[in-house]
Parts: sequence; C-alpha cells; structure tokens
Amino acid sequence: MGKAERTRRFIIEKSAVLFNKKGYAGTSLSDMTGATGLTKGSIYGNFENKDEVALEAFDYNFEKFRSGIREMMKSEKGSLQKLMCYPRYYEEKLEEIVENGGCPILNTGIEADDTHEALHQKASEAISNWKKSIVSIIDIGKFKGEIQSNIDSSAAAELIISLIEGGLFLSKVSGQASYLRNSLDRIKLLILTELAP
Amino acid sequence: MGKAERTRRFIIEKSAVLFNKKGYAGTSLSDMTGATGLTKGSIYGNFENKDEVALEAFDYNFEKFRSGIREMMKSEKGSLQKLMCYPRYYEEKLEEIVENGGCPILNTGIEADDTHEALHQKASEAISNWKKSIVSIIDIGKFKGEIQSNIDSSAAAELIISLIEGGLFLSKVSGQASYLRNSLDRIKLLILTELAP
Amino acid sequence: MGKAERTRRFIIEKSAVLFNKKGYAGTSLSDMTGATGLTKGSIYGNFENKDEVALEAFDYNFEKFRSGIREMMKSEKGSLQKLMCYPRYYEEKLEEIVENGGCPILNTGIEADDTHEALHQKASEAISNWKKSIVSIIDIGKFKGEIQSNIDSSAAAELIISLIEGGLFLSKVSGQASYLRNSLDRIKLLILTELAP
Amino acid sequence: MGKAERTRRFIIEKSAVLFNKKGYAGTSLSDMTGATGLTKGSIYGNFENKDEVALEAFDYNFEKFRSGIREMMKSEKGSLQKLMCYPRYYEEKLEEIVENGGCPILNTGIEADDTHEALHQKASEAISNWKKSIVSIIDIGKFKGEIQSNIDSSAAAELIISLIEGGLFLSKVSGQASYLRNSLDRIKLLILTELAP
DNA sequence: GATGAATGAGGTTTCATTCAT
DNA sequence: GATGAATGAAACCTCATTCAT
Repeated sequence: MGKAERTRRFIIEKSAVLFNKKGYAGTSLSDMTGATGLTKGSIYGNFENKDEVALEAFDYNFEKFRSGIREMMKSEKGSLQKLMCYPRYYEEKLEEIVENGGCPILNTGIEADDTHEALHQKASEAISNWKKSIVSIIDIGKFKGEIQSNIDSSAAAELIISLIEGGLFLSKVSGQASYLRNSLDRIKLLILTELAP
Repeated sequence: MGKAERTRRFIIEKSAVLFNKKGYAGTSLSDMTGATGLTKGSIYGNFENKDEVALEAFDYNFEKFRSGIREMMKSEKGSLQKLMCYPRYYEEKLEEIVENGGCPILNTGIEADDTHEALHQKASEAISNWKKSIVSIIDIGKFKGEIQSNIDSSAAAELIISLIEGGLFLSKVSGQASYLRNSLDRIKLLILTELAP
Repeated sequence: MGKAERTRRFIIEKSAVLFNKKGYAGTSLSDMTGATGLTKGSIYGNFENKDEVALEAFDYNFEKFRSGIREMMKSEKGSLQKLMCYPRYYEEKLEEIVENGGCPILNTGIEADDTHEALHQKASEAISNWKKSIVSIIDIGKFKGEIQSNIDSSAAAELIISLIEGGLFLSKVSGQASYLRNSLDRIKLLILTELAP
Repeated sequence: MGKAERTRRFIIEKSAVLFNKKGYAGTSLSDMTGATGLTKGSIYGNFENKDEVALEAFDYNFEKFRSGIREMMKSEKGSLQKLMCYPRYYEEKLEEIVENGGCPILNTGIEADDTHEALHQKASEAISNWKKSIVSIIDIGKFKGEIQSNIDSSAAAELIISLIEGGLFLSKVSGQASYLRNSLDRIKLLILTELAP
C-alpha cells in the first residue's frame, strides 16, 4: 500500500464516522479537516470531491458493519446456526453501533433517497447484497435439509432484514434497547419454529 | 384564523414536504422561499428561525401521517379490528408515503439523533406516543377479552412498530414493495394467531 | 398636547436612552419597538424615519443633560457661584450620567462626526451653545467686577468644557471616578484662583 | 513574515481606519472588502470573525497613536522635558489625528462601553497603561529631584489625560483647534509651574 | 391614525472548491 | 504530492421601510 493509498484510507476512516453521524449534508469539509488533521488541499489531492469521500466512506462503514457478523458466521457450520448469528450479533453490538452513529444503510438510505442518487444507489445495493446473502444461506439450508423446503427464502430474508433495521432504528432514536431485543427475539423464533424442520 | 396564522400555516405546509424529503440540513431558506413564493423576511416575520419552522413542520408531517389511520380506526369497534388497520393502512398508503418523502419519524429520527436535539426529541416523543396508543388498544382488548390476557402489550406494540418502520424504510430505499408487504403480513399473522384468543 | 404629540414624546423618551447607550447605528427599529411597546408602523406614523427620531432624541437627551445645571444656577446670583455649579453638579451626577449612557454630546459627537452629518451638526451646535452660555456668565462677571477683566472668556470656557468632557469620558470608560474628580477640582481651582479677582 | 501574516497585517491596516471612523457597528464586512480588495472568504480565512479584526484594529490604531509620542520622548532626557512632549506632540498632530478619525481610545471607548465588552476592555486597558506611563515619568522625576516630591502623581496623570482627550474630542467635533490648544497650554502651565521645583 | 405583515437589500458567516507555490 | 490562501456562491438572519387593511 503506497503512501497515497494510505492517506486515502486514513481520510476515509476518519471521515466515515462523521458521515454516519452527521450525514452527507451535515458533514463539511472543515469537519473532515478537523477530524483528520489534514488540509483541504490534501483531501482534494486524494479525492475528486466530497462526494467521492462520502461514497467510499459508505463502503467503509458498511464493510465494518458487516465484517463482524461474517466473522461470526464462519465458525458456524449449520444454516440455522448461521442465521442465528444475526440476533446474537446485533444483541451484542447494539451499544457499539449506537456509538458509531447507527446502521450506515439506514442513515445513508434515509438521507440520500430523495437527495443524492449515487449514495442512494450504494444503500440500495447494500440492501440487495445483504438480502442475497441471507437467501443464499436459506437456500443452502433447504438443499441440505436443515431448513424446510417450502419456505419462501426471499420473504424470510426480507422479514429478517426489516426486523433488524426497524429494531435498530427504534432503539437508537428512542434510546430503549427493548425495540431491538423484541425484533431479535422474533427472528430467533422465526428461525427455530418456522425455518427449522 | 388571522392572516398571520394563515401565513404560518401556509409556510409550514409548503415546507413540510421539503423537510421530509431533503432533511433539515438539506433544506435551505431559499428552498423555502422557492416553495412558498414568499421572501425570507416574511418567513422570519412569522417564525423565529429555521428551527422553529422545522419543528412545526415535523408536527405537521407527523399529524398528517397519523390522521389517516386514526380515521380508519374510528370505524372499527373491536381491538383486533383496530390493530388490523395498521397492515391495511400502510399497504394502501405506501405509494403516497413514498411520494411525500417517507415516514417523518424515520426521516427526522435518523437525521436528528446525532445532530439536532430538539428534532430528535420530537421524533422520540412521536415514537413514544405511537407505542402508547398501540399498548392502549391491546390493553383494552385484553380487558374486553378480545385479546389473550397473557400477551406482553409493550413487546407486541414495539414489534408492530419495528415491523412497520423497518418495512417502510426498506421498501422506500430498495424500491421494492415486498419488504413492507412481508412485514405487514407478519403483523396480520401476529394479530390473528397470537393476540386473538 | 394632542395625542399625536404625546405619542411622539413617548417614543422619544423611550428611544433616547437607547440611542445614548447603543448609538445611532447600534439602535435598531426593533430595539425601539421593544422599548416602547409600539409597532413599527406606529413609529413611522409619527416620524418620517429613524433619523428624525434620533435627531429629536439627541435634543431630548441634551436638554435633560443641561436642565439640571440650569436649575442649579438659577438659585445662584454671583458669576463665580454660577460657574462653581459645574463642578458641584457633575460631581453629584456622575453616577446618574453613567447609568443613562454618558454625556450625549460625547456619544453623539464621537459616533456621528465621520458618519452622520445631521447628528454631527447637532452635537457641534450643542457645544457651541454650551460655550456661549459659559462665555456669557464670565462676561457678565467681568462687567460686574466679580471676575478679573483681563481673563480670556473664550479660552476659559473652552477649558472648562474640555475638562468636564475629558473627565466624564475617562471616568465612564475606566470606571474610576477620580478622573472626573480631578478635572472638576481643577475647574474649582481655576474659578477661585484665576477668575476671581 | 509568511503570506498569511502579511495578509492579516494588510487587512488590519486597511480596516483600522474604517473602524476608527465609522465605528464597530458602522463598519460592515463589505466596507472591509471594499477597502482591501479582498473577498469575504479571504477575511474569514485569516480572522475568526469581525470581532477579531476589530480587536486587532484597535491595537493597531492605538499603537500608531502612541508610537509617535514614544519616539519623541526617547530623545528627551529630563522628566519635565518628557512630559512636555505631550502638548508638543498633540499640537503638531491634531490635523493628522482628525484625518484618521480621531483618537481610537475615545472612539472605541465611547462606542463600546455599553455595547461591546471586549472592545470596552481594550479601551479601558489602553487608558490604564497610558496613565501608568505618565505616573512612571513623574515618579522618576520626583526621584531625580526634577519634579516636586509632594505632587500627587496619579492625580497629575489623570488630569493630563483628561485635558488631552477632552481637547481632542471638542476640537474634532467642533472643528475648532482652540479647544485642544487651550488644553495643551494648560498642560504646559501645569508642568512648568506646578510639577517643576 | 394605527397596525400587522410583507419587502428587498444587506448583514455576518460557512460552504465546496481551486490553484500558485 | 501537499499546502495555504483565496474564491464566489450560498448559508442563515436582521435591517429600515412601506402599505393594505
């Protein structure tokens, strides 16, 4: 990793939490120079404009948001066990997520949907990929006989995601963890009583 | 209603959709003069500052968001029937909600939670009131024997809200109505198979 | 005094202290409506514009500033006794003058000299009249043999005014009464040892 | 001196006379861009806000105001000769001072005393330092036997300052140099007949 | 005659971006 | 490749003033 690449990385890391907390419109170049200790010139030397930083910051935030659970899943073999990682993971991580400004898909999706098409697209793709990965786990589960074969994989995946995002949103804004907990409990129930054969 | 009150009303109505779509930081005074045809001086003659407009615009958006379902519920007697209004209502209204920029609680809550305490508070209170109204319906249902008495009213209410908000968010950002539909189907199932005696 | 005249009077009285404390540029129409409880329309119904109020407020402030000493002088017969009123008067009144924002000639003269010709003129005339009144007292004193006839009336008057204004300014800004006291003591000395025969 | 420092200097120099003539409230950012040829952005790149420019402009004006007399005093050895610099200096400089808007202590003190605490403080400190420097000259004079030892140094210093400021004010506003001349003559008399042994 | 509401110019400040050094 | 300094547009807000009611 050359120096240029390292500087880019550094700028993204430091800016990512700003964008996640204050949003795209609410984060200024000055916020970014303040957080990085770099100059505006330096940021413009490494990125074309604020947009480019925001776009990469989203990728960074999203990757960070997803890598934990991917790691957790690796050590699980069964499809149900893999799916059960979701409720386990978010239950553990709520506090940390809140500290970092919340779920980046939620933050970026909500801000960008009517204002910033490129960011909106990023959020939309993130959702799409997330759904695909859950569908894939369920389909493999069905193939291996670990999950009932008459399950609608797509519907199940969408329901799981809606419950997680709804719970995260309400717990973050209301300050009450119970919203997320109830959502995650429902996911567990779903996995154990409806997906499991 | 005096002229001042009419102008305030007019400014709020015209600005409300802007704030819901573009957010607080993303909506400028110029956007507001553009939408109303009034001058900045006129807006500042009727409101103390942008904050005051945004705060009242939230109330307006929230009221509009809630009044439809309140109306629908009025014509229902039974507790289960009242609760079933939620899935019915949001299924019908998704398109309209999307056109107006989405759920104001979601939009405002997400933007404001780390940046604008007064708006955050508004969103938080809206959630709290919404939950109370669902809990109240359930509790009355329990009292009247229409809902199983061993149900955790609070948990059920939080779950319903999480499903609605999660579904709205994902359908809006992904552009796919199925997220919300699946959430609403799950709410119906919950009402009919878990709450009903 | 008709109603219109009473309203004008009221506006001037309430605005006069504002202009004396905050200056012409520093006093806004809103300050004036705040201080009077009247509307902008009402002020513009009684005065042509802010200038006209400021000009009359200066007259009011100046008159108030001078009327006290004029009163005090009335009860004195001798020229020296009349002149001695100055040090006596300002020694007594320093606190009150400071509370009202200081000497209006000083405030208006300093602010207006390079920015507002009409106000400048008012201040300049006030100085001129003040000087004339002192010169007149001295000249009468000379005629009556109460004051040495070889005294330069004009120079003595200017010196007295300079000492008063210099002392007032420095005491007001520094917060220390001694500046004015020393100036006034010097005036007394001047009267008793140089003017007196 | 780096470029930034040179630009700051330039802005201060060009703004200083504006602030001295038109006052703090009467000087706008547009006045400042007009006088410097720079943009508002550039001014805000070099200063935190208008206040910071005004505060430094006062220092600049005051320093300019004082440096001349300090220079003149350097070539004098005796205490009386040093004190005699005051009347000599201000007699010479009246015209130049008037052209530059008058004495900055007077202008700033009068405008700021009831409206701008930071500027008021600056003016107040300037007075305090000025007085200290005169007291110091007198005390040294007493020690060296050049000035009568029973003189009240503080009172003499305050009187000198009051005479200068009073004279400057009245000559500036009335347009008649005699006010200042009479004050300065009185200072000379004081030095030669009261301070001198 | 008085008022409430509006205006439009101008106030201070911050923005994303550029470019000579 | 990085920086510091500048730009000009646009941000929020206040101003003195006007005028229909």
